Formats: sequence, C-alpha cells, structure tokens
Amino acid sequence: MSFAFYQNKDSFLVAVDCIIMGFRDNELNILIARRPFEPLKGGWSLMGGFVNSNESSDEAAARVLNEFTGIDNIFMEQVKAYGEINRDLGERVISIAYYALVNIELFDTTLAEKYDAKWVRLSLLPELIFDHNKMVKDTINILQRKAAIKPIGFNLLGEQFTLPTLQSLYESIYQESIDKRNFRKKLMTMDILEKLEEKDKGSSKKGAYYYKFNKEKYDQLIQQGLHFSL
Amino acid sequence: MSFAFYQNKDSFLVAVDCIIMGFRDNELNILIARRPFEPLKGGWSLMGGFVNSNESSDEAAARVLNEFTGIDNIFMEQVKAYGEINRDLGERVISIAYYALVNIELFDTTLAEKYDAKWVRLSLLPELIFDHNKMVKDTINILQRKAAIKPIGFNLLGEQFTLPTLQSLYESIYQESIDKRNFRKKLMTMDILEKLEEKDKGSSKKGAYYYKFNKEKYDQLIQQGLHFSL
DNA sequence: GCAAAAGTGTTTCAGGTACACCCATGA
DNA sequence: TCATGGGTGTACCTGAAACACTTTTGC
Repeated sequence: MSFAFYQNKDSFLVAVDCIIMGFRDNELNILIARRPFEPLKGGWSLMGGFVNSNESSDEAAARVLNEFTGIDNIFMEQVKAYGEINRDLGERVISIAYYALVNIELFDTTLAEKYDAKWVRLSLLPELIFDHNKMVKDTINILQRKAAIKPIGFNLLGEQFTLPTLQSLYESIYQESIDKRNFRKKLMTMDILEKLEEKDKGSSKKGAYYYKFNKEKYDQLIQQGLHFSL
Repeated sequence: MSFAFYQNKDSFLVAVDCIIMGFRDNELNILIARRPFEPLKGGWSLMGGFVNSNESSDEAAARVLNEFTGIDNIFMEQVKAYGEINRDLGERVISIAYYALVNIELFDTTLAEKYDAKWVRLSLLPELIFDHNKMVKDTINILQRKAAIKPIGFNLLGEQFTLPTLQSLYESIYQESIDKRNFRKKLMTMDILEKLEEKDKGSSKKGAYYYKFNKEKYDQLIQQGLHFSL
C-alpha cells in the first residue's frame, strides 16, 4: 500500500545519541568514546548509532546502550530531537538523544577497550563533537527537574548504598551542597528507605549503614497521593 | 564530500506536528484540522508537515505554524520526537512535535476554512489520528511544569488582560480551580503586572481592570536571582 | 433592589533552611 | 589519642492553603 501524499518528500538519516550516566567517585560520570570514523575521527563523542527501519527510536537507543555497555533493561528516557541542518558535519542527520541512568558496576569494561570509551566526570567533560555538549547540558537540566520529583537517582546506585553516598549523588545532580541533617530528615520523613544491618567501612573508620530503596513502599505512598520531592 | 560511514543507512521521512494552543471561552483551545488525504482522510489531526532538507526541524515547525495560522515569531518549543515504527499508517514517519502558544486573536480565520481547521476546547478534544492525542497529553504535562516556573501563559493573551481572565487561564492549564485571593496575592508579591486605568466591562457590570505584563520588570527580577512560581 | 462578577486580609500550618556537637573506629 | 567521616535535634522563617464578606453597576 502506498499513498500519494508521501511521495517526493525528503528523507533523512536518523540517529540516536545516548547520554549514559553513572555515579562514581562521588560524582556523576558520563560515558564517552573516541569517534572511529571521519569526519572528526578521534573526537570525543557520545554513544550513538543510526535508527534502522525495523526498530523504533526507543528500541534503537536501547540497542545502542546495550552495544556499548552490555547493560539492558535500564532507565532510559528521551531528551529531545536535534534537527539543525548542519549539526552533523558528514551529512544531514537528525538525532534523537536519550539519557540512561546506569549502575556503573554493571558496565562491561571489556567493551570500553573495544570502543575506546571511558567514563569521565561531569565536571571534567571535554569538548565533544557536533552538538553533543548541548545534549549533555539539556540532559542535566532534565535530570535536575526529574530527580526532584521522581526517585530516579536510585537507578545510578547498586541494590544497597549508604546515606553519605546518596547525598553526594544528589549533590552531584544539583551541583550544590546539601545540609546533611536536612537531607536525612527529609529522607526519613519520606520513609522509603530500609536500613540494613551491614555497614560500609570503605570510606570511614566508623562505617556507614547500608540502606536500600523500598520500591513497594514508594509505590504505595504514591498511590496514596503523596508527593516525592528531594 | 561523502563519508563511508553514512553509506547504506536507512533513511526516513521526518514530520513535524504542531500542538497549537490558544485561550478562548475561559479554556485552553487546540487547533485541529480534518486530514485531507489518505490514509485516515477526514480524521481529526494536528497541524503537520514534512521537514524539508533545506530547513531545520525548528524551522519546519515555524513554517507549518505560519502556514496554518498566519502567525509568526511566536513562542514555540519542542515536545519530543515520536519514533514508533507504525505510528503513521501510511509509511514509516518519525515525527517531532512542537507546541506553540498563540494569541487566538491573531489567528487568520480565512485559513480555517482553507484547511478545514477549527479550535476546540481541550476538554472536548476528539479522538485524533495516529499518536496525536498522546502528543497533546505530553504537551499539557510540559505546559503545567513550565507554566509554574516561567511566565509563558502571557503568550496566550493579548497585550492587556484582566485578572479574572489570567486566573481562568491558569486554572485551565492546571485543570483545577485556584483561590482568587491567593492567586492575586501571589501575583502582587511578584510585582510583574502593571495595572491600567481601563476596565473590561464585557463580562460583568462592575468591570475588571486591565493589566499588562511588565517584561522589563520580570527580566530584572530574574536577573536578581528571584524565582517565578505560579 | 437584586443578580453577578470584581475585589480585598487574616490566620493557620507545613515544609525549608540554618546551624554545632558527639560518636565510633582504625591507625 | 587523634584524625576522619558518620550520625543526630531544634529554632526560625517563609510560603501555601483555607476561608467570607463588601463593592460596583446594569438591568
């Protein structure tokens, strides 16, 4: 079946670019790689790929994420589409950016070598090719707004984590320091964390208790119309 | 110049769909039109068009907006891209949605006939073709978040407006009623409106004073680090 | 004079912010 | 014993929400 309306319209390459974020060294990190082809071969780039006709753009993004990290089934959302004419120096390419929040522990490090990729701290992000820096900036904006109203931060951590870690995660997202007591007070009144027996002695002599995110509790509270705000 | 990397990649039709919003009868209205071609000829649709290779997607959206309303230079932002495989029943089309906030007074009504278009209240929005209802829903979400932190609502009104009108605009955006006194109190403490001499006697015997938005004042306050929140 | 919309203040409460000291432990 | 990071409570203040009556004027 073919309709006249669609004839003679311009068509475009459509890419997905993934802003893959992890949390390490008390800071947000982003996965970037050296671009292996011209133009701008060797430049720092986000993880990207072209959309194929047998997949949706969401699927393409998931595929790209898996390809470069080995990670699947992860929190991932669209940032927006970038449609400037000359944004890609090679050809006209419209790109749809997605950001993913991953637990950096799950990252398949063998893939880093294969793709000449590395995690860099957000604060040390180098200049990236094309409009990729803009994509990162837009992502951080979304993340700041979103993290305040949904508990997406937990996607960046493992099953269990300490409160100092959680706090520095949020400090990294908001790029400002947070008062320890106020942070903990808010968390406690939310009542969505479960305190564990174990302590993490990695970063202090005293050790910090591990907690885990109680998703059931959270869903239950939301159902009751309560609002999450961090 | 041509690079091997871009060879043999699938290419796609890329459309823009515009959620054009106006304010009328104390309610948000959306411009929709009967689709003039197959498939789904005669179905209700957003204003759309294809991106051409000589324009960015933003430019395409502005062109489409102008084409269907006669309006130019208007507040317009991207919603997101829609990339499901079968979202368009005719062919594979990736669509980038944009929303525009227009002063409905500026709408060129002759174009309504030409395109079989009409303004419908948000609350009476019929079923639209493809994923257009989803686009509208996503837009309302963005609008609610955005209107709370930026004074975008004024784009929907003329130069001058009454407080009852402004309030019903925000009530329409948030889809909930607002206390008159609290609303006015907040506006007054923000100090971004200028009270005029004139009254609008159109909707009451007593008449309501006209106000206008003081953009200079607003910019100045923002500069000082103050936050807008309505 | 009455219907209909415009306009106007006060009280209460919750949540946000500021702030400083003790605790546990390994070295 | 001391240096390091972990853990805890209170007072204040601001902003949100609830709430009811008076004013104007065309009919």
